This record gives sequence, structure tokens and C-alpha cells, in this order.
Amino acid sequence: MTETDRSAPGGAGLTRAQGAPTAVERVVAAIRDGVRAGRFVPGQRLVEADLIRDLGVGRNSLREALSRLSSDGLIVVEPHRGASVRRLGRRDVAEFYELREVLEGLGARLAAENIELPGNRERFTSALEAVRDATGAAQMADYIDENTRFHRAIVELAGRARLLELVDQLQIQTFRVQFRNALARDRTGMREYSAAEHEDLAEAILAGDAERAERTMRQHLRHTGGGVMQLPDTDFA
Amino acid sequence: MTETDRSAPGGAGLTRAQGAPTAVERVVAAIRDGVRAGRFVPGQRLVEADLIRDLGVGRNSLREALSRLSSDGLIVVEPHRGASVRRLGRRDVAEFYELREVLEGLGARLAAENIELPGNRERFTSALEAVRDATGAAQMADYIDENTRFHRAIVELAGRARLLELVDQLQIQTFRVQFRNALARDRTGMREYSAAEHEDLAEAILAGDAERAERTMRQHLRHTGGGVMQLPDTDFA
DNA sequence: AGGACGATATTGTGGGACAATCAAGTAGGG
DNA sequence: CCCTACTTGATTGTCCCACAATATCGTCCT
Repeated sequence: MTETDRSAPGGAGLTRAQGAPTAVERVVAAIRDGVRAGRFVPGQRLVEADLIRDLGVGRNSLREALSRLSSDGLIVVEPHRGASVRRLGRRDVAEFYELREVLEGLGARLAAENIELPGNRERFTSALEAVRDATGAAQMADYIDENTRFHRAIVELAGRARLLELVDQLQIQTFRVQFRNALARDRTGMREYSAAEHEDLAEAILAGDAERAERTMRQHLRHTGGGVMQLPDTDFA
Repeated sequence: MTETDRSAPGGAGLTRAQGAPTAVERVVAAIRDGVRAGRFVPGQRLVEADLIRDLGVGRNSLREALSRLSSDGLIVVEPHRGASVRRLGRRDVAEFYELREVLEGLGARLAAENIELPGNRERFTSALEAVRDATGAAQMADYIDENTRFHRAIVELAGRARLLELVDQLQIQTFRVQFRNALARDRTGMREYSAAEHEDLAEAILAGDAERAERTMRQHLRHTGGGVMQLPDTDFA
């Protein structure tokens, strides 16, 4: 029936091998992307029966998918009340940026240390140019998206599987909040500020200066998080 | 049939509310404790049918439990091959300690900042005295256990839910390796060294010196991790 | 109007069935 | 005798159904 579409390179489980990206992961991807894109709004209930009908999967597969999403912190499952898209309060967002600071700070440090490894410099400059181009993109959303990719690329260079997994989870969360208000207040001034910090960061990494890379990354995320925290209450839970 | 025993304060899901510690969590706790205690050895296959029979649950519940454990990184699930207890290589263990360093470093910093909050000082001194007593315990395993509790207590003081969750996961992993060889080589010298670092750490936290608390914690974990990494290959995968 | 009760909706759990896939053992060819 | 291909068995992936447990909400009685 349902064609096994083997796309969805999202960033599934990491302790999981990849042989056939079948079934349950389709649901995980669908809901995750739906939340990211805002089709599922925070607090919205995710009724099993509806999802089964819409996604065309069995209840087992659906429930397992919900379980995984719950582990990732994207949804909340309350006993006998079912799943709902997680609401992010100020406290949550602040904690996420705090964690990103230490984790991506470590990632930047390691990336700088590993910059001489074969292929790494090429991969990094490629990601850097992509985010440079996106600075002038028409849609703020596109910039945020490319920005996320840039940060992720750095952690990839670090070469730590579990670290990458953790950062992925946190990025999705902060991505959500950033995205929510991206369309409304599109302040290109913020982009340029962010872009300038990216250049500093890139310089440090390309120079192999681990210490400076970490410091710059942490500062950058502190600034970004601070900006997000200044948003009005309506953008949170 | 099976009485719902509401013990198991292990540290289940954190985005999950607690109303009735029912069913699936029983399986999670059983397997998690089994792995921790060494009843399930790394690499051992976890066949669904066997677990269903031994634990007396349905396949649905069991599979959901395995899914959660996989998310926590305690087991590995390969498509069409089933679940098995995760094998920890040197690389894995090194990464775990690296992550603990930044995460618990942050935890110690926040704990120092929050030491004046009502009840915190009491809770901390209580945990400190417990680990002091355990330094002279008969069994090395008991010391390791109390040591883990001490570290966890610090992160609890930090007051960050997600951070505590991440640290819990990592502690279980490093706990496994430490525990494996605890019985064989019981070097009390290591305990005393570790205990001395704990005193430094406690002093910093009680003094509210966030900077020093973080530095001391990181140094302590670096030492501990270094010690574990010197173990022979037989203690890893 | 307020509270107790009951109907409805949804989830938690167990069990069964079948296809897909993997692992191993066996038979056939060189 | 060794290597390859096929058959067989074991195990998992997925779906379906049924029933119990629980929450949610509307109704009725006082």
C-alpha cells in the first residue's frame, strides 16, 4: 500500500542502524516536520485515531512514534490523556539555549581541533558560504533554516555522535520559537549581527584556534538566546 | 495479576507526568536495572518472546519499552535483528565523560549560584555526608553508587529539568563501565583521591563560588574519566 | 446554582495473524 | 573438498481486534 519512501534524512535515532528507513520513522518524520513547520501548534492534542487515519499506519507504529518523539521532548505524553505538542515556556527556552551554549561550545572547540582532518575544511567552508548567501535571502525563515544547518555542520566536524544527537534535539526546540515569529518581525538587522558573529566563529575554526572557537560560539549563542528571550509572551506558551 | 508496585524511582521519562507508574515503565525499569547490575551483559540479545515470558507483559508494552531504552542509548535496536545491550567502546566512554564534563560542569556552576535557595544547603550537605561515609564502605560498588548519587544531587540543585535528564542518561552509561570492574580491582586509593576532590568541590559550592565549582567539577570528571580509560580492553566492548 | 452521577471518548494493555527479513543449515556444482 | 545457491527456521515489523482503565464532559437531582 504505502510506498516506502526512503527520504527523511532528518536526524532520526542515532543508536539505530539504517537499513530500511521504514514505517514508524515515517510517522516520526511527519509529526516532527509538522511541528517544525507550525502545522501542529503547541498544546495541540495529538489524538491517536486521527493520526492513524491521516497517516495511514497502525496503532502500534503510531504509538511507538509518539513514544520516541516524547523522548526527544518534542511532544508530551500524559497518562490516559494522550499526546500533545509540547508548550515551550520562557524557562524551557532559556534552558535550551543554556545547554546549547555548553554543548555547541564543545562542538566548536572540537571542530577547530579537527579542521585539518581530510575533507573537514571543505565541508565547513561549504556550509559557511551557504549561510553567507542566506543572509540576504528574501524570507527570514530561509535564513533561520540555513543558520541551523550551519551550526549543525560545526558539530558534525566535532565527530562526536552523541553530541550531535543532543544538539539536534535542542536545535529543533529553539528553531520552533525562532520560527514562530520569523514571519511577523523580520528584522534584517539581527541577521547582519548574527552573520558578523558567524564570521568571527568561522575565522577561529579555520585557524584551528579551539579556545577562541568555543568562546565565540558561546558568546554567539548567548546573544541569540538573549534576543529570543526578549520576545513578547505571546511567542511562548 | 501483577501488583502495580510503585517503587522504581530510577529516573524515568522527564517529559512524562507521573500519575500511575504502570506497566511499560516496569519493563523499562527491569531492563535498565538489569543492565546496571550486570545481569544483562553488553552485546546480549534481548529477544522479545523471552522478555514477554519472563516479565509477563504484552508485546506492545515490551516493544515500547525497548524503544524508550533505545532512545536513552542503553540498548541498540537494529532493524529486523532486534535489541541488544549496547556495547561500550573506548570511544563511547570517552565521549560520555567529555559530555559529563561540560554538563555537570554547568550543573556545579548553577548549584553554587543556587546554594542560598531555601533547603538547598541542607540537601547538599546531606548528600555530601552520605558520600563521605561511603568512602570507607566495604564494597567498592557501594561507593560508586553513592558517588553517583552525590553527582546527581549537585545537578538537582541546579534546578534544570532537561539538564538533569541528560546527566542521568550519561551517568548510567559511565556507571556501567565503572561497575564492571569494581569487584575485581578495588583500589581504595582511588576512592580517597576522588573523595579529596569531592571536598574541594563541596567547598566551592557551599561558598557559592560558581566559577571554582565548575572548574573543580570538570577537573574531577577529567580525572575520573582518565582513570576509567586506563582500564584494559577487556572492560570495554 | 452546585454537586453527584453516568455516558462518551481516549488511552493502556494484551493477544493474534501475516509479511518481511535475517541466520543458518543443506544440497548441488565446480 | 570447497564454494555457491536454496531451503528452512527464527525473529522482527506491522496491522488488527478486544477489553479494561481512566479522563472528560454533559445531565440530573437536590
